[in-house]
Amino acid sequence: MGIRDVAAAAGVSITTVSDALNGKGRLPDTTRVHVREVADRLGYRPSAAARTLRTGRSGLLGLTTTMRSTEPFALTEFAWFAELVRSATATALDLGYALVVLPASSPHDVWGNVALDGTIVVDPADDDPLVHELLRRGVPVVSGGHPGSTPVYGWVDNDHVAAVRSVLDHLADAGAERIGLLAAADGPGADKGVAGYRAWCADRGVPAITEEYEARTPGAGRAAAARLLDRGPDAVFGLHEGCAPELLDAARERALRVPDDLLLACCGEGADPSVTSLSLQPALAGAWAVELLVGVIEDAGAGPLLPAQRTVPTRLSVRDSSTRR
Amino acid sequence: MGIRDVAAAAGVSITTVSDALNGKGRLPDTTRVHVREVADRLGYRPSAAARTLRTGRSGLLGLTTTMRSTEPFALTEFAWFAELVRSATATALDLGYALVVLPASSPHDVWGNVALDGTIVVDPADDDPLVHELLRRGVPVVSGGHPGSTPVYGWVDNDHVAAVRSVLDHLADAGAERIGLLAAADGPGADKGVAGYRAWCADRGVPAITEEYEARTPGAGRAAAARLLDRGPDAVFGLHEGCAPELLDAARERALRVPDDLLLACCGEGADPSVTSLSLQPALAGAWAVELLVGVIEDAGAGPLLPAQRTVPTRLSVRDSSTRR
DNA sequence: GGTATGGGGCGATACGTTTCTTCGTAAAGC
DNA sequence: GCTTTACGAAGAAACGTATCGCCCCATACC
Repeated sequence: MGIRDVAAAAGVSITTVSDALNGKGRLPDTTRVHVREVADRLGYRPSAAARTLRTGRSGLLGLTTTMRSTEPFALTEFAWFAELVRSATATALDLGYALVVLPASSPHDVWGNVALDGTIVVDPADDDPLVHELLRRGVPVVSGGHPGSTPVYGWVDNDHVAAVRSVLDHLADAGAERIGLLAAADGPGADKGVAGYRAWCADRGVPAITEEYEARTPGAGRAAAARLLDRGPDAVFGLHEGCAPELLDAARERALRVPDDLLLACCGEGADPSVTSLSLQPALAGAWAVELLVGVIEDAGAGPLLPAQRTVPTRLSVRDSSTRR
Repeated sequence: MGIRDVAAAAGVSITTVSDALNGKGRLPDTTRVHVREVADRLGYRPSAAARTLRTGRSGLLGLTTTMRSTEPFALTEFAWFAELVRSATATALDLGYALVVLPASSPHDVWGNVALDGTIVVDPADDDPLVHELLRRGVPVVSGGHPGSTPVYGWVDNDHVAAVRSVLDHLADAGAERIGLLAAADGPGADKGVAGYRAWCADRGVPAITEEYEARTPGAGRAAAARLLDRGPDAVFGLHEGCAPELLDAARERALRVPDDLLLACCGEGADPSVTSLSLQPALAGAWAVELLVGVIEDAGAGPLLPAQRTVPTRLSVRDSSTRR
C-alpha cells in the first residue's frame, strides 16, 4: 500500500496525494481533506526509506564516543555518559529527530547502514578519523568536549579549569591547606583538570599533591587513592567520576575521619548523599549538543559556518564530607 | 559519488560493482579485488537509504515503553530501564543492528519517519494500540514484560511470583513473622508481585500487610512507607525500584533499627550497598529481547510463528539490612 | 474575440541501490 | 560439428517518494 494505492483509491494523481499529505502545492481544501481521509481509511503510512532517499533527510542523529580505550562502550558505564545519552535522546525527540547510539568502531559496518542527518561525537580524539570521515560524507558533526584540532560545526564543553578552581576554593575556605588530587589519566577532561589544579596551586603558592592512575586498570584507583592519602593531605579532590568509594575506603583504612581529619570532594552526580560532589551536568551537555546539531542541520547553507560553542556550567553540591563541624 | 561512479571508474557495470562489494554473483577474485580497490580509492559508501528502500531492511530496531502515565519517558528515570536500554543497545550492535529509543507517542511523527526492522515494546498495555499498529505495518514486535492479550512474536519477563517468594522465604528464614509489602500500584509487574505476596501469605497462613501508592505522585511513597511501618511489621519488602530510602527514613523516624527491629529488602540494583536487594537483571532482559527480535527478523517466514518466550532470572543480594546478628 | 491570469491537477524524472533475467563466449561432451 | 554446461558480465526493472515543470480550463479583462 504505497502512495499509488492512495492515489488510485482517491481518484487523483500521485502528485496530488503527496501535496495533500505534506501541505504543499496549490490544492483546494476539499481535495486535501478528501485525500487525507482516503489515506487514513487505507491506513497508509509513507515509506521512511523512500522519503529519506528522495529528500536526503532521515530524521536520525548519531551519538558516539570515540574510545581512547580499545573496548567499546567504555564510557557507557559512567553515569555521566548515561545521563548525557538520556538527555540527548529526549531533546532530539522534542525537535522531531530520533537518536541512535553507535560505537566508534564495530565488527559490523553499522555506520554504513544508517543514514544520519548529523552526529554528536563525545570526547573525540585529536584529529579524530571518524569525524573526518563523517565530514567527508557531508554529515555535520558536533562534539561533546573540546574537539582539539578536529574541525567540527560546534561543540559543548565544561569549563574544566574554572570547575576545578571552584572546588579547590571551597576546600580552602573550609580550612584545607594541603589539598591532594586524585586523577584518572585517561578520563575525559582529565588533563584540563590537572592543569587547572596545578595552576591553582601555583597561584596560591601551595604544593601540588597529585596521584594519577589508569582508569581502565582494575584496582588502580584503590592503589592511587592509598598512595595519595599516604602523602598526608588534609583534603582530597577526586577528579574521576565515582571515585568516592575508593577514597573513603582508603581513609577508613588509615583511620582518618571524614570530614574531621580529611575533607573530601568528588566529581560525579553524587551517588553518595554525604559526599560533596561536582556535577558536570551531563544532561545539559546532551541537550545543548543536540540543539546545536539540529541548528546546523536545519540552517544548512544559510547560517554562519563558524563553529558554535556553548559552555556547560558545573554545579557544586556541598555535603557533609567537606563541611568542618 | 554513487555506485555509478565506481562502475565507471572501474570500467565495469553497476551490477558488477554491487556484486563485488556484497560478495554475491559469480565473479573472479581479480574483478572483486579490482572493484573494491577502486571503491576504496574513491571513498565510496553505499547509500543506506537506497539500500533500505530496495531491500526493505534498515538495520534499525526500535525500543519503546508505552507509558501508563501520560508523561513521556517516565520509565527512563528508573535505573532498571536505563540498564535495559544500555544492554539492548550493546547487544543490537553485536548483532549488526542499531537501536533507537522512541516514545510511544510524540508531537512529531517520529515513528513514521524511521524505518524499523523490528521493535521492542517494554511493558506494553493490554491490547496495546501501538503494538497493533506496528504489527499491521508488518513490523515484528517483541515485548519486555508479559504482553497480556497483545499478540506479539515473543517476550521476555521475570517470574515475578517466584521472585517475590524467594525474597519472602529469605526474610522468613531470617526470622520475620510479620512481613509487610510496599508496592507502587502502577509499577511494572506490580500486580503480579502483589498477587505472589498474597499467595505466599495464604500458603503460610500469615496475614498480608500491604500498602500501595501511586508512584507518579510525589510524596506518596513516603506516606505509604509510614503507613506500612505503623502497622507493626517486623520485616518489609519494597516492590518498587529505589524505595529503600523511603523505608529507611520511615524506620528512622520511628526509631526502628535496621536490621535489629526491622528486616528490610527492596527491589532494584542495590544503590545502597547495605540494603538487601532483588535485582530483576534488566541487562539480561534487554539482551534477550534483542536476540529474540533479531531471530524473528532473520527467520522471517521460515521459523515457527509461535511466540518465543524467555524467563529472566532474578538475583537476590543479601546484605546487612536483612541479616539478623 | 483574443489574451492575460490563476487555480487545479498531472506526467515524468530522479534519488541510489539490489536483483532477476538475459546474453555472449569458451570449454567440454557425444 | 552440434549441443550442453559454466562462467563472466551487463541491461533493465523495480523499491516509493518528492517535485519541477507543464497543461488544461475558466473567468476576467481590454
